Amino acid sequence: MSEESRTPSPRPGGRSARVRTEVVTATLAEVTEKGYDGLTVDAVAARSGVHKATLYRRWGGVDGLVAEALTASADQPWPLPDTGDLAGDLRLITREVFAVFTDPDLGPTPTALIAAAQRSDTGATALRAFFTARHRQAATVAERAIERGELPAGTDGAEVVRAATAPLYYRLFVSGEPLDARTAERAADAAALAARAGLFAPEAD
Amino acid sequence: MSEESRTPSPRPGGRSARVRTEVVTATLAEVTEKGYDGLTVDAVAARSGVHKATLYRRWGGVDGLVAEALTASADQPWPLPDTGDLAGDLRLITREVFAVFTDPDLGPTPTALIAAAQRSDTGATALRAFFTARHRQAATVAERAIERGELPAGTDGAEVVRAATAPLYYRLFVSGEPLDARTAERAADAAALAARAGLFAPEAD
DNA sequence: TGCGAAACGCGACGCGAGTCGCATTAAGAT
DNA sequence: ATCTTAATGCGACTCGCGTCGCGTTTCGCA
Repeated sequence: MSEESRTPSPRPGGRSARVRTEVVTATLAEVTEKGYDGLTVDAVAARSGVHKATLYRRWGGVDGLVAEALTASADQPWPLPDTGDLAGDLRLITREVFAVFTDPDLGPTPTALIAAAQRSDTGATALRAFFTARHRQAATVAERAIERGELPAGTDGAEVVRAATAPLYYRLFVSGEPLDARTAERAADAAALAARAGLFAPEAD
Repeated sequence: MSEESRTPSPRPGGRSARVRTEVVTATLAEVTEKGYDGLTVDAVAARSGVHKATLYRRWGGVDGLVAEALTASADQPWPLPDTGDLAGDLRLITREVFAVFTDPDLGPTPTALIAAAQRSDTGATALRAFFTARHRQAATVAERAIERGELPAGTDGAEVVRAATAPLYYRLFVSGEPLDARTAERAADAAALAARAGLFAPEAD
């Protein structure tokens, strides 16, 4: 949402829009094939047909390209489970995260994007926005649990989702320890348990 | 400890050992001052007095330097709390993590090291060994809780520690969302709750 | 104490990322 | 339809990372 609205510059329509689309597509393809360390501005320029100088002028370098790709990816919807049970929903969410990042076809792209985004301020900002949007979407499962009376009112749904998925991301991107389906389930169950105990409601002081 | 023992190569003692020490010191100093993106082999060479070509020959580049520094840091002991209560111990651990990484003086070094290690296989291996050692040490608080009867026998102590600290690392290095002391406490309490419920014991199927 | 070899110092080179000034295209307004 | 100018295309240039060949030091050993 709001891709064209944030345009204080005099002339953002027309050719520029097409260039942007081409560049985003090329960046995603390159980062998927080569990984982040193999991602070069020259390669994106060659694949997209956009001149190298233009890429540096508009995006400043590899960082900006990744941030642009991340922003474009943030808007895409995410399938949310609805099993009628909080623990069940959280298990499906963690299982989905587990499946995506360990899949040899799907995994490299988001993995490279996340790793790349940590290296620059622009990328970090885009990544943060990306996860904030994801959490906001996924918080729905907690809100439904509140309506069912499964969770206390005032529970921070996004925080519940974070608690469930954090152990997965922690292993994937920080400690580097192996991740299996068993761990994913355990993380979901632990988050559901803590949420039911009211740990993620503000009055639980 | 054990710096000279792991030497299968023909001639690792003497001058090489001194060079290694100088390089590790210089690498840590550089990465603290400039961050990872500002870390160059030339700077380490200039600061350590070791020639650039030697650094490339022995460590292969920036990745190897960071891995060496990480390995050297992994052996250092970590102060463990002992409050007589699992939740209290975990709170102090998460508070310690929170304090270290948000401190403007202490934070940059481990932050840069972790970010750097994610970019190469050698760094990732060293980082994984680092965290495995940390978890092994910190698991003591869970083992003491088992002895007190606070946790079921067979509880995976390292997993309890991971569950407590994961939300912190997740925010710091993945999502980039802000981290505060309140969140640190909540993560510790949630982990303690799940551990008491037996979620981290193998027979809890 | 003297010898062979491994490790290091040294300087020059190749190569690719990133920048700059100018020409060209096309978007938006009249 | 035409004009203004923002946006892009274009190629040459600079600069720093990483490498290579050779001379020198010093470690390990007899």
